Amino acid sequence: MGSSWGFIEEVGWRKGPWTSDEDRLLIEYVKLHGEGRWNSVARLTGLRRNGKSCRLRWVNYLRPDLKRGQITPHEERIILELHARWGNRWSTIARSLPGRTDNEIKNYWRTHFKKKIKNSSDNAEKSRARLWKRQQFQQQQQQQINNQINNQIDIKKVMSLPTMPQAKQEMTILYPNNTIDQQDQVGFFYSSMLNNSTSISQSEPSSSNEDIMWDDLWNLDDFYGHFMINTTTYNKTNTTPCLQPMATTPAFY
DNA sequence: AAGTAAGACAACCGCGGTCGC
DNA sequence: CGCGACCGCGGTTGTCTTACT
Repeated sequence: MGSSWGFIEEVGWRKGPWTSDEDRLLIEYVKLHGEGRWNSVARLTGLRRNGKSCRLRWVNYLRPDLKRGQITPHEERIILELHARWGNRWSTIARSLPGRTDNEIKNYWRTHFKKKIKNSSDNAEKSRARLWKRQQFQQQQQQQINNQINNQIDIKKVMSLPTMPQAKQEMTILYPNNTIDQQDQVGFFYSSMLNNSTSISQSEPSSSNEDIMWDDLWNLDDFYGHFMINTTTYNKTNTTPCLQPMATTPAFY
């Protein structure tokens, strides 16, 4: 390991950044022989680069029809739309953007959009965590209540049930792996990007709405949680707690 | 001014498909 | 049909530059 680029030679092949002399040799080769047969470049020009490296250099950097400069907002929108349709099929996307290479588009995507999707993903992940916490809590609570009913527990134990805020802090975050298809999040991302009327490059994925939604559900859940506890009523004649577990699961499950 | 983190981009690598022998 | 050479693709890595502390 530790092979920094530069003048690394492996089995005679040079690696790392191309020099202007190497570029010139490759350009001359293509002028004379055309594109292709990259493995013969070294033999015919004396260039100590393997065919793969030559092809890559030509396709991504030296080709005369390459468009240089920043990706335009229009191109950006095309990339977004085509990525939504094709996924990571960079060469397919590149065919719709004359002068742009798959490598360029791929790099552009990774630096400009990937992190935004990740953020969106992270938010969705957090949402899942919250959902899972809710479910765990309710299951726990339901279990406790059922046990209490079944075992005819005394009221002291009921009164020591944790309140929701405590539960929120104490509960371990456990949630299943990828219960929601990641594509859902990606789709959410695309629509938020494409529907944004302002410049795409400046827009942020509107994950906050999702967050707000889940936070609202959390609050709703708080309500249900407390409702369950607070509906602990007492049979006045009996002094034993009369628990009324929720008959149905809230609709949002 | 120096150190560091993040961004941008060029290049490499592995793998699978195609083609000619 | 099998095999090797070649090619193209997508993922990943390394380096350079810029922004920030």
